[in-house]
Amino acid sequence: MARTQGSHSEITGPRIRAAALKLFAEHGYAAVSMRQIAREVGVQAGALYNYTPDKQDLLFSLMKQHMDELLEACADRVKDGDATTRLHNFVDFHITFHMGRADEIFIAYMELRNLSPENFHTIETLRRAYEDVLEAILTAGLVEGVFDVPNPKVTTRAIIAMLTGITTWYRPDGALSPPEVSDLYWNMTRKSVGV
Amino acid sequence: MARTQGSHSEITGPRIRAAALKLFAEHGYAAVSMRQIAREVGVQAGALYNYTPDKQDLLFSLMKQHMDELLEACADRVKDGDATTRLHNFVDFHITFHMGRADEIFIAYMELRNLSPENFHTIETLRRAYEDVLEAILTAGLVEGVFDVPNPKVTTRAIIAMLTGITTWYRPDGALSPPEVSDLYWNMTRKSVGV
DNA sequence: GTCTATACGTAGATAGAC
DNA sequence: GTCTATCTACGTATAGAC
Repeated sequence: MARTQGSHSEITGPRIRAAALKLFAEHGYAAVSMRQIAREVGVQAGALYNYTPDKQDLLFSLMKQHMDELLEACADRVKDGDATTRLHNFVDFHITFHMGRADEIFIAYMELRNLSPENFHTIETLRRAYEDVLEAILTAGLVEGVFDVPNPKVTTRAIIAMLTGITTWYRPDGALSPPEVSDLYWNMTRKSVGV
Repeated sequence: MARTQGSHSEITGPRIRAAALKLFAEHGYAAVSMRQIAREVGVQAGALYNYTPDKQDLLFSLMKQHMDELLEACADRVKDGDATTRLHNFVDFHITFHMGRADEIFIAYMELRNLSPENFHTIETLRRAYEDVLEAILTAGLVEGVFDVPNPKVTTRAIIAMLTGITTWYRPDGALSPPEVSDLYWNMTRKSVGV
């Protein structure tokens, strides 16, 4: 029988975050109650407040962590090589990183409007920093004379939207393997910038 | 003084739909209450139920109408010409149509998970029909030998995701005019399919 | 067709026992 | 650190007066 009293976790904090992540991605932040999250974890609703000041902060900290990890992992991946190599690495990075984090991506793109104004500003700044990574690569390619990109800002958004769209249909047990997906999208990206 | 009693509208129905559209797009279906919608319209919450059986049906009918209009307008626009012409027309149609309907698009893409299973199935079928229009154009271009598209299904999704992403940044008072945006995206699309 | 009033459930969050 | 109990507010939806 499960205990109904007392501390049963050094790991309740992470389990709350995992449950919130899953439920927010599945039903949306506004549609998920603190009681649902508590039930998923196996505690009472009041216990959640030992780990988060409120529901809003739970959402924000999930998004913040995701963006921080995204930016850090990305920077490592695209710092070396010529513009074409860096663009290829960016595309492959974006796809690979996002495939393993479907829930995080979904929340990051769908729940922006449920952030408080201050929290929105923080996340938006990080999102722009990520866009800037790609824009810098496109601009570098222009300088090198290897890309044909009339408007790097718009092209940046177009490429990221195209790549992120993968999350709406990709399934691990689907017909295409991750390398196949990466290859297909790299070829589209490559051609669209004139390489 | 505004009347507080009696019928003040042959047009309350459309106003309710307009208010719901705006509020759902702004805050999300789950975060918007019937009371908020009523306040926006200037009636009491109970009065809404003269026009919709429930909140779910309000969401569904907005999405259904949008998809019906999308499919009808699209069909007219891409039926004639060679594959390249039809692709160009599709891209321009998608961009132009979506620019004037930011709220509808937002809801159509964000609120799928808040539909009941039956309603979801209906909308999903319409969404696939729209994808099929583009996929048929890509396949026609392959047959004509003018497109280089290894995987028409994936390319279809990639192009639609790229085009739809415009709605996240385009503003009527921004730096780019609709024709400029259309031109930029047409060139990316064109190159990505090898034309 | 809209109002007021309300039924009934659940929301986020807190207090105090253990 | 978790529980139970609870506060207060608000949710959807309905009933019946006008």
